[in-house]
Amino acid sequence: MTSKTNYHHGDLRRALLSAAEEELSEKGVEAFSLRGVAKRAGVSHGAPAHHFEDARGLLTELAAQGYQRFIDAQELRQGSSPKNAEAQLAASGLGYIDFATENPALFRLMFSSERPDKSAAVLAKAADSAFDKLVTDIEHIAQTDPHGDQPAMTDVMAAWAIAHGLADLLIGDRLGRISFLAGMSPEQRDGVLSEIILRASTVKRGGKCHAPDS
Amino acid sequence: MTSKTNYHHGDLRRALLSAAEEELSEKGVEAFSLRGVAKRAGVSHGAPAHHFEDARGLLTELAAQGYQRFIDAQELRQGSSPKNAEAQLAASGLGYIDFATENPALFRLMFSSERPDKSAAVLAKAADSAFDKLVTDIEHIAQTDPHGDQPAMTDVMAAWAIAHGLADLLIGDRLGRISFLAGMSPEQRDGVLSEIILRASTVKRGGKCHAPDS
DNA sequence: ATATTAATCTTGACACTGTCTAAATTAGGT
DNA sequence: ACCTAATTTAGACAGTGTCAAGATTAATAT
Repeated sequence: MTSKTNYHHGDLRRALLSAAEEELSEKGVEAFSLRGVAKRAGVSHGAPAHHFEDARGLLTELAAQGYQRFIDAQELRQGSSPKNAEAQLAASGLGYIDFATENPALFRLMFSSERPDKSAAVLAKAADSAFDKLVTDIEHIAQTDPHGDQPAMTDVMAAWAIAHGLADLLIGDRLGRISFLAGMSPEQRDGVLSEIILRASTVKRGGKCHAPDS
Repeated sequence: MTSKTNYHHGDLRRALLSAAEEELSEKGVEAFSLRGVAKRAGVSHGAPAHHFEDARGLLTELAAQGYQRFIDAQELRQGSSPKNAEAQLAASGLGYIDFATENPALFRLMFSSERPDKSAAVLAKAADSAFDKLVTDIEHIAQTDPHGDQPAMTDVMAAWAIAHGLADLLIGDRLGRISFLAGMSPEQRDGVLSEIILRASTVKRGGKCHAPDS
């Protein structure tokens, strides 16, 4: 329903957001340009101001949307995984990594950039949802609410750190020197990653330990 | 030995590098400005071009230097830690985290930015040194050269990921909702972090496992 | 010593960026 | 049909990185 005339695009806010995502994934966070977004949307460079206070505002909104899709990616993996708590945690971690590798620039915007306004309500709320999801996953494994249970909360921290670390190193091409990864099928790769992810959770793992050497 | 006249600073290359580090830690990677660096060094905006091809070139050099100090931070921790392989690995991880929290912007430049030229020889070499150090640490634990030993190389990956994940989440203020960390002494915090770091390595850990739930 | 060359630094220009303001255009409510 | 409010354009401004041309100094050769 785009009118033939330039004025009153009708759905510019949405158009700007999707143009911004294009710009983001093509140029990366650091080369992201608001004027570039306007060009993509076929609109003048001043137009975005009426829908977003700032470039910062647009990026904040984009990051917030990202968190929803971030959760979706985790739940997608969990949907096609065994329903025991451990497999679900591993799946969540794989979804974390999926999201990062499929949307590296957006991931960087969400986790490694200071351009979005983390104190903005939309973004803070979205990020909290993602954190809450992780807490719930651990709660299912540890059978305790991590709030007020330090060992369980430590598991939250560890699980988050290992998934995040893997994801961030992968999109930074830092794992190139770990050669055996390259020649692997996706399933094999997921197997290795799952095994690593599960190392971080301490409960329900007695039988999986290696014997002490000798 | 700065001459009284403006011309021929004498040691401008070094001065630019240290001005650049100031600019970097004050403004962050994303707001880093080459003209700002020139101002800090008390020199005109065109001067840096004679010592660095680019803004990119300057940032590449800065990142490369960063890796040396990154290794130093790890070795500093290792120097004041028990000399068994496990404690040394934990210390290395704590040093990794020290470096990140003490130089967040530089850490971001090294690991999460596309501004430095990763294919430049200086930077690639420096980054390789850091990786090699990690491989050696794991070699001491696993008693095998991880090159050609997939389980040991998986340990490398896991150890790296967990330290990197913790560091990156910490400097991104992502662990604010893990409240018990806030009220801790540095030593207690290090204890928690060490414990998490060691979860990632699979060898020599038989005795440390929790019992499987009844 | 003096002249010539090379290195260093300054200055001004260019295209680009984000944001601000004023003007033009259109939509909606009366 | 009109008036108001919302939307978009267009132009200006200060800031950015980089390029080219000049000014200044250091190093070298004669």
